[in-house]
Amino acid sequence: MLDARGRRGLSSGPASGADAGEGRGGGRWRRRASGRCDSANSPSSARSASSPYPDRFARTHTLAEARALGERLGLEVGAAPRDDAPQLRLCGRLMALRDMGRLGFARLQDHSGALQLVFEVRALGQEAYRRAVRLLDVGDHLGAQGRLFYTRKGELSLLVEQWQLLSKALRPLPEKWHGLRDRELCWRQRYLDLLVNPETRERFRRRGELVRALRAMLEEHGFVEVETPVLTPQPSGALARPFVTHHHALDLDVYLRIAPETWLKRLIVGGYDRVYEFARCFRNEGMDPSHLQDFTMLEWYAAWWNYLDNMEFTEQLVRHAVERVVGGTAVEIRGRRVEFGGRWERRTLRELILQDSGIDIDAHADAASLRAAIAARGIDLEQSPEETARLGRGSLIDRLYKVVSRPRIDGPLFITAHPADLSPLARRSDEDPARADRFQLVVAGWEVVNAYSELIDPLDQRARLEQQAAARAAGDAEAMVVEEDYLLAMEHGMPPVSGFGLGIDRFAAPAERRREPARRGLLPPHAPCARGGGRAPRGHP
RNA sequence: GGUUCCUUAGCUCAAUUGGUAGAGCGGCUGGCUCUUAACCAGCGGGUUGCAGGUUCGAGUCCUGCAGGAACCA
Repeated sequence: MLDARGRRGLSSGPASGADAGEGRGGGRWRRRASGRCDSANSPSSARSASSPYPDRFARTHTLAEARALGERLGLEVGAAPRDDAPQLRLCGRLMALRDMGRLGFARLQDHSGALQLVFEVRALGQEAYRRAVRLLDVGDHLGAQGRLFYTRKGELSLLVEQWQLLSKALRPLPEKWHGLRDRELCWRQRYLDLLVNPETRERFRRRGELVRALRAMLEEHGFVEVETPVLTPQPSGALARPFVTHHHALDLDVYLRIAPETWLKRLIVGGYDRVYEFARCFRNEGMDPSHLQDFTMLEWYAAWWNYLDNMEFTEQLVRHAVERVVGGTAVEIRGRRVEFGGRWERRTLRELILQDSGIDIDAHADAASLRAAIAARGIDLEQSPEETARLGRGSLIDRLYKVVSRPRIDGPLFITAHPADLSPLARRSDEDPARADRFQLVVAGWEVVNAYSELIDPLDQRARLEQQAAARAAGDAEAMVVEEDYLLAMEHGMPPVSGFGLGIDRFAAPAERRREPARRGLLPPHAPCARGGGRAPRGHP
């Protein structure tokens, strides 16, 4: 016997009532999940009807299809179902139930939509009617057979002639007025969020559509979808702290990938022209509205392209995806209107910082000089002076940009010419070796795309990874390590190539039209047991 | 990582200065043939996140822990 707490119908009524057996509720589904039921009312076989958890239901229409059919039939409002109207078999979850004594209304919901069911004594008979409204609860899955009609109030409904319980819910759905508001429960019990909050369903539907739109266009352009390792012997491809785990068979610590980059570039060495991967990546860093520990990154690599070719393609592809998902090019993101149509603006990092702070980074060849210029203008880098003192010139520029420029950008804006030492895998600019041939796409204050002409010179690559490894040894947990296996691949010859990375969860923000959508995935990670101690989290057994 | 705030019934929330833990919804019982958050009458429902402390007395004050939120990094 289950714990009575939280289980409907198990509340300890008067002792005499509980003892009254069949007459007062014993042996019913409502009281006992495994209760029996006769099949007189069931449109299905006696075998499956005898269980509150049957194995299937043969439906004739989804609820959206039933609604469309009903609208085509030209039924008269308030009239009883016509004898020649088709018998429909519908199923879904019961989301509302209103018993009027001899007439009852229920709302059935499925993936496609919702439809009202009407239970009526005239159609079912007194006994069957009573059984239906007594046995059924909001939250139950139900199959129903009957004909469509319009109620006197004008709502398209199915007049139920036969019905079958398809799955008994032992726990009630969230409160019907306010729904499920507790953010934690929305994440821990996402199924409830999806069930009662249509905007949550819409949000993840759009995300799926975005992925499909991107994939379709990449395939059209000759990109090949591949999968690369998630468990890797070394973290690589980004500046981030990894998750560590242990490989028992090899007795080796392995890392969950922080980016698929070097693996995809190995495939370019292997002769693929264009590859892409929707790569689940993991970064062991703090969670905030724009960072998830577990997120999906789309990366692609195109041989023979440089970053400028890539920028052209990115503009086309992102515009196309936005049009597909939101049906237009203007999108409101985090309270800002962003126009994806037309030609996107392109600015160098230097221009941007000069405009927003008056500082020309090119006039400051080292960190000390730049630091002095920042201090002279009284710019608050929003971090401790010790932290500021530790930053090299590249990191200082990055920090300055993040404070003075990035929050003000509506975008879509391409930013180019980043310091090379912030991009250890990017090609140096021919005009200025201190800069990388790189671009970022900023939308509503967030970087959503990072791309560059890839560094294909194995000697330069080795030097720059060694520089990173030194920073790592000096205590920078996000710095890269020397990835010999990748250098080995590169030493065999990598063609000119440009790569692209897009955080899907972040980019889905516009598609989802929400203010803080990047925060959580469909089934987000969370601590195993909330509200510590001996008690289970709310809503958990 | 830092600061502030939050955690009370299945859900959404109350509870005066530290003095008997409540309401609505959901559940249960009864009534009702056009409801849409149905309505009417009645009844159950609690280890106040966890562990300590102060006090005659703690949902309330203090300490620690866990989880969550906002802002900052």
